[in-house]
Amino acid sequence: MRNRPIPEATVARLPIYLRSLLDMAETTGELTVSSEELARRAGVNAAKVRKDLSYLGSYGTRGVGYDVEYLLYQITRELGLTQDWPAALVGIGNLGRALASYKGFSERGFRISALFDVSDDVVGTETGGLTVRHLDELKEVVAEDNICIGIISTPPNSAQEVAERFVDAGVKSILNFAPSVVNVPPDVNVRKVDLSIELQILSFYQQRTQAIATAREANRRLGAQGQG
Amino acid sequence: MRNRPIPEATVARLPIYLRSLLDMAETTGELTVSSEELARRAGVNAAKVRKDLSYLGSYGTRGVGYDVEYLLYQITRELGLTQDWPAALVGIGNLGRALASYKGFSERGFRISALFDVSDDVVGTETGGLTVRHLDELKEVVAEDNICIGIISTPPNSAQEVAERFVDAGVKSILNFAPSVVNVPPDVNVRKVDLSIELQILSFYQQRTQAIATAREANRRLGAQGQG
DNA sequence: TCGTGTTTGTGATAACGCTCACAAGCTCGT
DNA sequence: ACGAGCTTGTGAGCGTTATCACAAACACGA
Ligand SMILES: NC(=O)c1ccc[n+]([C@@H]2O[C@H](COP(=O)([O-])OP(=O)(O)OC[C@H]3O[C@@H](n4cnc5c(N)ncnc54)[C@H](O)[C@@H]3O)[C@@H](O)[C@H]2O)c1
Ligand SMILES: NC(=O)c1ccc[n+]([C@@H]2O[C@H](COP(=O)([O-])OP(=O)(O)OC[C@H]3O[C@@H](n4cnc5c(N)ncnc54)[C@H](O)[C@@H]3O)[C@@H](O)[C@H]2O)c1
Repeated sequence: MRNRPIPEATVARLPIYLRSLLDMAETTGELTVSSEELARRAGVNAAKVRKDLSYLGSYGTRGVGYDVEYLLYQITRELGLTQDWPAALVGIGNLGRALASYKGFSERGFRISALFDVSDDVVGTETGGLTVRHLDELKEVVAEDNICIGIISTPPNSAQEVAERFVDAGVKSILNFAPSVVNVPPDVNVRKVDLSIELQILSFYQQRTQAIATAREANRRLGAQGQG
Repeated sequence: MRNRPIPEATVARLPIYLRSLLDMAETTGELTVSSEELARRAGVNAAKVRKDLSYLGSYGTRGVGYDVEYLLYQITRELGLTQDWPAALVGIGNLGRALASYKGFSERGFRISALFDVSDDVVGTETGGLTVRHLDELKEVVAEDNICIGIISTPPNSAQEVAERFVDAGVKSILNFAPSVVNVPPDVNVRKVDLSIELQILSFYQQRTQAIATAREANRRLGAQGQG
């Protein structure tokens, strides 16, 4: 079990456990946590928590639970967050500025170390303590600052181009905020954050339950009519 | 097949097809599209496209493909996007302001129709053509404007409270940008957008490939040593 | 030392999702 | 009318993920 590769679904939950544990460590004085409690805080099933954690190793104690600090360290290590990952942000518009000045990243092991844009209105301005550079400097700066992560917050029609620049510069991990599909070589990992898609998924389920409610209402009326 | 419930995984991809089709309709003059072509644009497998679309009905023509306009309409309808969904945004900070002034939502069937905050510094100010109101007015405004979707962009420690206000006001769909788990009744649908989690997942895979590279390097050196 | 109560770690199994492969069905040219 | 060439729609098989259920392991008090 120990040396099996960690399932993707588990990897996606480790950050949630990490956050729940950090929260616990700060607010409660508890030194240990049961899978039950961690599951409650993370909003998942307790068996899932145990199975997920078992992929990292047998870090729990039966009858007791998991040592909070030790588990924190293990998850941090597994996620590769013992070091700081320098990231570059391209596209310093409304969203880009919010990201650039966001303090939450550094608490979680990330540091936005360079900003890029192409517009003369933006290049040279300062945001979140960094001066915006021209996209043409990307490759150079990536090499200098050892940047590992690229973040795209340009309009969608520029996303593919920016992604290719990142790939060319040797960046292997890309987070894309633009609502467009970007194609990259198989050794590059792209994840997307798409607000509109999330809203559309909500819309689907919302509409579905409303449709059911409407149908039920219609039924009720028909029933009343039939009886009246 | 037709009346089976649509799998979650399919629902999550419908918005991507929708976008790809809109893009096609605008840029190319093609009236039809094959599953192959749509798959390429959406960045998925062609068989997956066909199976996904088959849940909506048999809207394709064998030997030809799918009628772009008709498919656009069907997906739009299925996602409930034939109507505009009014949304309320709570927490008008850096991220909230970017969201409030984002033009992309209205193109996709959403309209942010009210902004809320609790800070005196923010309440009463204007962003994206809307005046920020106090959170205490939430329930009233939700009823008046028939608001269906709640968006949370407050700090994480306020997210649960805001979610409960939304639930109390009758909102059944919530999008949460705060990095915290919110608990709601089972008839309420919460989705989260969490940038740090996405970065942490990237970190995991990045670190993994770097670790492999390092191990290979170490091996190479040991081999050289053994031979030298 | 032993029994009781608790909690982990993990096989087993069910549910879900992805991909393949191909028959069914369409268009079009002859 | 018919065959060639495409493309859809979907059953079947397989891999992944979720959940259950329980033996193994620990703490603690008598
Ligand atoms: N603002 C939001 O709340 C929001 C919400 C959801 C999605 N998005 C998406 O995020 C992206 C950015 O949104 P925004 O509101 O910040 O847009 P914006 O127009 O305010 O900013 C875009 C920035 O990208 C720069 N840019 C354009 N082409 C570029 C290129 N090739 N290389 C480098 N920089 C380039 C522009 O100069 C501009 O500064 C968009 O794709 C948008 O759809 C934004
Ligand atoms: N800014 C980013 O780029 C970014 C990135 C990732 C995640 N986030 C998350 O998004 C959320 C908002 O981030 P931000 O940078 O805009 O923060 P911010 O501090 O700039 O803004 C938060 C706003 O919420 C308001 N607020 C606080 N408590 C409230 C309450 N109970 N009800 C209503 N409003 C309340 C504050 O008055 C403030 O205006 C945070 O949870 C943050 O972690 C932000």
